[in-house]
Amino acid sequence: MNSEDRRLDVLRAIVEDYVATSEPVGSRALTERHHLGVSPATIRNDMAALEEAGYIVQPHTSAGRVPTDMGYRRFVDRLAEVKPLSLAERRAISTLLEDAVDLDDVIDRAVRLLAQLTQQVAVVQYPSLRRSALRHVELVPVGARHLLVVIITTTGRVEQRTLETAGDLDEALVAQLRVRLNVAAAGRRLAELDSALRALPDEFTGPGAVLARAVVQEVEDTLDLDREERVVVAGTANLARTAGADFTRSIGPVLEALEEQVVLLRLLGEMAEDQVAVAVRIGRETQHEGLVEASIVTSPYGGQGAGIARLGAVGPLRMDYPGTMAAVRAVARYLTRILAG
Amino acid sequence: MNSEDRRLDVLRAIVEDYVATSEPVGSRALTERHHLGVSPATIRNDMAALEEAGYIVQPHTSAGRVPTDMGYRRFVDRLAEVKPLSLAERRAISTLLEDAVDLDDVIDRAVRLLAQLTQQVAVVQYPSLRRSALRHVELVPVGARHLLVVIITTTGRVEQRTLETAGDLDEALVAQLRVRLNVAAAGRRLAELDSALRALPDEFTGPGAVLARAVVQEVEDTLDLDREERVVVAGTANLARTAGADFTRSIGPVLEALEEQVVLLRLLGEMAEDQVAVAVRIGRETQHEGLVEASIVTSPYGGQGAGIARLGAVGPLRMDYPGTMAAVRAVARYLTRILAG
DNA sequence: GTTGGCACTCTGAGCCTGCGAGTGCTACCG
DNA sequence: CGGTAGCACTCGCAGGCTCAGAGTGCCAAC
Repeated sequence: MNSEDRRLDVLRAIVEDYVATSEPVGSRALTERHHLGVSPATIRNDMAALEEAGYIVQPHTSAGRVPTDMGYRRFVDRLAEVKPLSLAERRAISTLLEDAVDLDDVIDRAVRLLAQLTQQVAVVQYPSLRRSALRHVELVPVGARHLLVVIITTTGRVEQRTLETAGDLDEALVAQLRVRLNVAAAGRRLAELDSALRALPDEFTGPGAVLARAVVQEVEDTLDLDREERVVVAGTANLARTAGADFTRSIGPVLEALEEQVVLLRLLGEMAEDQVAVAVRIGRETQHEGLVEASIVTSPYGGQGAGIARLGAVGPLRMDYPGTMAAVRAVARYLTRILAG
Repeated sequence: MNSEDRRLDVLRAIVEDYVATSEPVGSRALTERHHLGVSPATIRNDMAALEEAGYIVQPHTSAGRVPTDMGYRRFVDRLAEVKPLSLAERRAISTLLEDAVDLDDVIDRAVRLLAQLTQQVAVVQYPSLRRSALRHVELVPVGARHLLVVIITTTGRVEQRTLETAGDLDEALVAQLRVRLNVAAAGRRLAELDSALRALPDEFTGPGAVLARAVVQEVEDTLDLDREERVVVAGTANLARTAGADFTRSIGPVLEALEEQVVLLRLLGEMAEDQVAVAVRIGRETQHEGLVEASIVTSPYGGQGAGIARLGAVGPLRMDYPGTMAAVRAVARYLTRILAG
């Protein structure tokens, strides 16, 4: 066996043992738990080399080694393949998700399920509007001077806004506007909406034009890319379980990050650019202060007409990466299938 | 001064000091920090009596006293009045909430605000549908065999469900059904809907009756009291701050309870029966395993046409009750005002 | 390149001890 | 009879100390 290969095997063994026991792992323990075919002394030499290369560190002089962020990264990159879930697990995912009654319910079930499977914090982003198309816009007068604008997308998502009008509403005008709006906008991707709607107000005159402009503005505002996206979170209690061991300070910063939609959305957005099926960010790679002691594993889901978004799991650096990656991938696949059906 | 009164003053002082320092408070410290007008020896006698009565305990023989659940309860019940917030705080609440664009936004802002003000976990229940009225039902054909049912209430809340139809949809029939449905249902309280809608399908014949029955069923299902309610949570990171001191085991059970809508809804429902402006549940009074080391302070908000619901704050037993109660009450009032306007 | 041996380092558990906070009791005072 | 002062007593906790055990690095030998 190539000695370079063995070193990576040693790294793999260290990561696995450390993940399992959460204690620094020494050379003797390694030879006992894995059959590497060499003696502890040899392992020690390899460990010295791995430490030199920055993959592992010792917390103090006479302790075993612990993987660094870089070590985990190497470990993850070197995983040949993600092991599949058991048949029973896959079946459970499938039936659970199929029983959902609407989009909200699907997402809710998916996020809980993922938290359960990974024993970590699960996050699921709502299907993005950016790639989905508009199905219908509904205008509902509310009292004399308020207009409720309801926007329905091909993903079954519904957004609403209330609009205060300058003058009293004319029912006939509203009806006309509704028709024109739907003719102009229905079936359009949201990204194209801007140009499709721009000319619309010009078709009306006087108060009609004012109203039309206001409604168009409102539709665009509602679909504004910043506001369109939402992430739901579940399983935060899983963080508390290993709190002392895995988070030196407190889980506070992690909880804060998870509550900030903006942070999660940025992170998910960045991970979308990785162009791999299951993306992983480890420790500082998250580029977020509160998440330096955490890792996140995500996968895209959806696609086709259903819009595209990501879901994933957040946990400690010392995470079961293969298992988490498998679960994330599996839930993403089933969710994609459900949304397409 | 009556000696019974003094004992309660002593209790109050113990609670205040313990909340401030999180350390058991002794007789000497009490006389120094509060001007009770008596010597430590007298305090000791009072403490012995308070301990006898079950209001306080000592963690171990030679330590100060700590309030029991019962002690906190007595303390809270005896608070003559809730101190108001500062003008600046009230103004901040007011302007923050007024800038909200829709119901979701109002609730979102309110829950974050409350978490911020109390430095605890804030919970806000969506305005209940039970007392609100139906404003409009919209039917939107989606493809040939799916019908999207959108239900809009007077509180501005929007619920939706997708319905799969037996045969292909007839646009004219849908339009007719929409009109009839709105005539029959609009303005009705949700509790009365059942009787208002029951006769509706009989007005139609053949496939129309089938469709009408399905739609009515769907409307009723959607508004089914179990599904109608939702609670949003913010500020969980505040739990982590004092984790070690205030939660002997871990904050895990608390986080679990907060993620379970069912638990929160039951608790809020029970607290609604207390018939007081600001209700408090302390430790075991929550009747929930995971919350034995937590307290919750809630207040109703809304009312009139806006539906009625509760909001509140969850924190450790060792909580600033007066401050939390003031903040909860203030946010409830402003929220009520915003929703009515 | 691998291995066995060995001296060395360092942490963490366990034990001890003295300090200080806080109590309860008793005798005394107004 | 309630309040006070003094005092002996209890007990947790911080700090210091030791010791065993785990783990390392290095060196000489294979």
